[in-house]
Amino acid sequence: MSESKAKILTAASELFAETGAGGLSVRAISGRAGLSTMGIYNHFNGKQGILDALYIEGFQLVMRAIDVDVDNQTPRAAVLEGLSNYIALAADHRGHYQLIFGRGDTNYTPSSAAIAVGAEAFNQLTSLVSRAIPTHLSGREKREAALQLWALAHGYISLQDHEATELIPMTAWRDLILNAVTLHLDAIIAKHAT
Amino acid sequence: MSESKAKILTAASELFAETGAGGLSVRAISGRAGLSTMGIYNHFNGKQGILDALYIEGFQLVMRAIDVDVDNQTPRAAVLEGLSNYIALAADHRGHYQLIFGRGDTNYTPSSAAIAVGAEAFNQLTSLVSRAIPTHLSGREKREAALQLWALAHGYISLQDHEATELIPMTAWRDLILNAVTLHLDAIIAKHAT
DNA sequence: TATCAGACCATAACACTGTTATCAAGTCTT
DNA sequence: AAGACTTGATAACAGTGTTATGGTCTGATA
Repeated sequence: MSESKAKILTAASELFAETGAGGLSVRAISGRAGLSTMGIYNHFNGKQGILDALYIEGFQLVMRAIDVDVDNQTPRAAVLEGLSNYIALAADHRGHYQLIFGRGDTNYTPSSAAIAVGAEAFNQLTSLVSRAIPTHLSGREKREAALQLWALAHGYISLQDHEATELIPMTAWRDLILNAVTLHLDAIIAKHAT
Repeated sequence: MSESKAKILTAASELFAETGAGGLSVRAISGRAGLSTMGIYNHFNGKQGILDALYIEGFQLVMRAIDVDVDNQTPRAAVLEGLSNYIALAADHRGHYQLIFGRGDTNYTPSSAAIAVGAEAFNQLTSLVSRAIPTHLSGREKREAALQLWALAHGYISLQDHEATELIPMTAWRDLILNAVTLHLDAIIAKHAT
């Protein structure tokens, strides 16, 4: 990676963290990187390439968050720790989280390479959840269980920063989410334990 | 409401349904309505006003979807019917659904009047869910239960049209969501029944 | 060594976007 | 009748992503 390319990437990351995806313009990025606008097109595929890089970065953060220790604790505890990390990630990297879930830039659709990283993250989540549910279940059922927990956590995070719920007194969102996830995970386990 | 204002609104709604929020430009709307660009600013508050109108329309659709018959069926069945309608709404009005959840236009934040409609919809959902859980619970607990079900349904819908999960073989999303919601609702009921 | 291909960079322009300034009619009230 | 307000259009401004074009500089090849 050339020096200019690295400069562009750090400039884009900084701007992204400061202003969110809304403040990301090719002129702002190239200006901060000390290049002309064309630098974005020489080193990346225009704005598409910049957003793809940040999108991939976002899902890599997800994978890192749910990469928990599965040997020194129960599978159930491991799943809860992973989801707890996931919630923390969404709060600490709001820009990335919004980007990988379609908020961010309206006219952006991730490239197939970027999508593949997203699918990889989901597969990793599935394998984590698989450890906590009975082993005799099929792959489809394990994927469905993983999807349920993911949907619950993501739904909460999505509602959390929605304008309509900010009016409503809700303290300690983090605990709320973890309680709901725990309740649901135990329901899944109980359902298949019979 | 003047004739021109109505023309603008229908033009905006049609364009919105056809192209989504991305294709909504003030020139495209005014052109279809047979007016100049300034018509949007004379009759609405610019693009902000257009999006506010559609945002409010979206939450009114939500309220209509969860306004189910609560007298001729069990509370549990009523809640499930409401959520089933909610899922159908998200599929039938993708544009509206994306708009009220922050996808749509990046540089749009709903006005306080629009947000109030969203909060009203959430309150309505809360009162519906309240019927299905024990009556001795506090208002806070009822809101939390409603939030859990809403988060689960919305999370599923959000994941459903995510690029990464479209690669994954998942048939009959609607049934998947309803199964998960039913599982969770029963878990909530069981938790407080002791 | 000379030449040619390709990478890198900048200036300028194009086609969009939302918004504002300005002005011309029409309408309604005082 | 006159002034205020609404409704209309034309034009411009600042911003966006993208493309065309040309210049330099490096490195490989004949």
